[in-house]
Amino acid sequence: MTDGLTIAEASQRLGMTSHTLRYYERAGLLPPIPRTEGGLRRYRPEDVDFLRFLAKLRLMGMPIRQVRQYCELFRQGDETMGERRMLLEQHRAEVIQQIQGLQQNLEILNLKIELYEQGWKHGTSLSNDCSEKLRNLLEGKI
Amino acid sequence: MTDGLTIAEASQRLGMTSHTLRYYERAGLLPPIPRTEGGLRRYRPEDVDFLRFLAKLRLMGMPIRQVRQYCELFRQGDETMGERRMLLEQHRAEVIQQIQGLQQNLEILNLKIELYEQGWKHGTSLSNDCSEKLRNLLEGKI
DNA sequence: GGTTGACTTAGAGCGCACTCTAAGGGCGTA
DNA sequence: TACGCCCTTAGAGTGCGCTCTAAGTCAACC
Repeated sequence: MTDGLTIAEASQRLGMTSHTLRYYERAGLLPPIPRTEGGLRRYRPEDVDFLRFLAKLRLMGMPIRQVRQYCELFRQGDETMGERRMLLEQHRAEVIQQIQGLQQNLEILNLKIELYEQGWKHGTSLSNDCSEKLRNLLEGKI
Repeated sequence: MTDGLTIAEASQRLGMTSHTLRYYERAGLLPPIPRTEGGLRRYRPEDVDFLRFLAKLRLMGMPIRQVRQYCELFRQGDETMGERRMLLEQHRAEVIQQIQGLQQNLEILNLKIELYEQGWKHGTSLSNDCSEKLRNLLEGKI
C-alpha cells in the first residue's frame, strides 16, 4: 500500500510521537485521516502539509482550542476562508506582541547581566548607570 | 506599621494575586518575607524589587525550578554572583533563540495570510510565488 | 465585646498539553 | 503455527503553574 505514510513514518517526518498524532486527531485538530481496510491510518501528503502548518501554529503558542477552531473552519470548505484568515491575523498580532515583550524583557536581562559583570552588589554604587536604567525599566509597568 | 507593604498591597503593585505571592514564597522562589509579630507578611522595597525581576524572568519563560535555583544562589550571598550570572546568561541565550524561532514562524504565518488574501485554495495555482515560498519554509525542518 | 474582613496554613483542584498504559488485533517471517 | 512487532482504542497518569478551599487567626472599628 503506497497510498500514504504509516503513523510511524509520519511521526518521524514531523518530529512528533505517534501518541501525539493520535491525540491531535482525537482532539479535532486534524481532519480525519484515511484508514486502510484494517483500520490503520495512512497519512497523505496533504495531511502531512496540514500537520506541518499545525506544528508551526503550536510553536507560535496558539492554544489547542484555536487550532481546533481553525481545523473545523477548514473542514467546512471555502466559504470559511475569510474566518480562517481573521483567526490567523488575530494570532499574528499576538505573536508580534509576544516578540516585543520578549525583546523588552531581554533588555532588562542584559542590564542585569551587565551589573553582574561589574561585580555589583545590591545597595552598592546606587548612582550606577546600569542599575538606574534597570530600576526604571523594572518599575515601568507591573 | 510602616515597615513594609501588606500582601494585598504588594500583590496589587506587582499585578499578581496574593495566592501567587504565597505560592512563590513556599516554592522557594523568594527569600523569606519578614513578618509582623502576628505572623503577617510585610514586603520591604527590596522584596518588591526581587519580585519585579522574578516576574520578568517568568515572562521570559524561565521555569519555576530555575527561578528557585537563582533565588537559592542569591540567598547564599556574594560568592555566588558568578553562578547567578551564568544562569542568567544561559537563559538569555534561550530567549534569543525563542525570539528567532518566533520570527521565522511569523514569516510562515505572513505567507499563509497573504495566500488567504489572494483567495487561494489548496491545490490551486500551484506555481504561485507565495505558496512555493510557504512550502519551502514548511518543509525546511520538522 | 462583637462583627467584619483580611490574613494564616496545608492541601486539594484545575487547565493545558501531552504521554503513557492496558488490552487487544493484524500481519510478516521462521 | 508461533513469535514479534506495530497498530488500534479508551482512558489513566504526568508535569507545570497556578488557583482555590477550608478552617482557623488577627486587627481594626463600632
